[in-house]
Amino acid sequence: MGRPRGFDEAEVVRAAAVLFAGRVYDGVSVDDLVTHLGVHRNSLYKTFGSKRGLYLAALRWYVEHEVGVLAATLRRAGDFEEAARRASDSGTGLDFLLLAAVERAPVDDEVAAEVDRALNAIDEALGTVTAVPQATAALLGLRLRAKALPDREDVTPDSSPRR
Amino acid sequence: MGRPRGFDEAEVVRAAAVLFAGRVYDGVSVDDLVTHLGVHRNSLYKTFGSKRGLYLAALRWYVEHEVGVLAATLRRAGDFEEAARRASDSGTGLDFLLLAAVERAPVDDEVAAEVDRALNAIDEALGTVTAVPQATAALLGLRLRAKALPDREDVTPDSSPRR
DNA sequence: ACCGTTGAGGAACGATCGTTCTTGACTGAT
DNA sequence: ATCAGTCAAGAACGATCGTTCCTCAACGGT
Repeated sequence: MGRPRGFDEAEVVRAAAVLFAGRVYDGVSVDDLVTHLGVHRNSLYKTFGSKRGLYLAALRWYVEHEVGVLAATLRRAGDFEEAARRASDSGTGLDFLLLAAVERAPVDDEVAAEVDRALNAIDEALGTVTAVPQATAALLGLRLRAKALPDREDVTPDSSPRR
Repeated sequence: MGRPRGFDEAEVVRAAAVLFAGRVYDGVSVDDLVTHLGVHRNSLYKTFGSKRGLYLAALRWYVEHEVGVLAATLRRAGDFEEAARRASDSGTGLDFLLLAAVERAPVDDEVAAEVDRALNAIDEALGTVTAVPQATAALLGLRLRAKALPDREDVTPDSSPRR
């Protein structure tokens, strides 16, 4: 019964994760989501309840899939150096986690729980590889630094802030 | 000439740094600033030009003062362990830097420049203390983790998000 | 004593936010 | 063929955003 959906829910969640990995929660508007995700405003609220609901769904998908893949990759590294290199090469592999940890986890317990899961997964993966204590922290710090201060040869032509 | 100011500019900048260290840039409204800083809306725009102007002033004050103090503290530590402990004890000592690096530096070159200054200062301070490579990254990662996942015995009664 | 200048006070602006409502198109089952 | 139920399309809502404007009070210089 009813009209069939014109969008793939899993694909919407995945695309949302990409958006939320690139900008702060408040920096991604519902208009942005509607435009880039190929899902209608109404369907978004029907399916996920709210912007936060979609954010949580995206975060959970990310922790379950992307972080799992990253952890497997790290496990295959020989030492911390190589693990760090692999983590950098994974591109946006840690970005969603970074943003969620810094800006949402402190004010949203459910986000904090997902962040906890992700960090534990990385801890466990790195534990099999290196004896360096706080290896996960170092990995996060490295990615943070790379994001904040990329080699600024270009001037990032697009995607200016909204206000 | 003219009516004398009813606020202390340095004090306003310092208080703004505290606010911006606690919440995301978009999470601190101009209303919040006006209410908590004891400066009038008009004076804020007259003195700092914009919300971003005040943010930059606060960040510069923070990098120059708080980070400098933190660096001196770190230099007095015996090894990385102790440096990490001192950094944690410094409370909000790294929080503003964390937020600025993750959420503003990627989209604001002037913020990125200040973040660079701060990171270099910490690098230099830690270099005199430990041979651990990426010590600064590890320090940031540790603080990030502590912020995201504090020992959640209490439920943080106040300061809920605005929307 | 007056005037030029500056800050305080607070209303008001247009834009954008997240969310909801209204309308109509499409579907499977009766 | 009809009807209940779901989704698409997009206008519209009140709230809040950063910023500006207008008016008056408080000062220094003449």
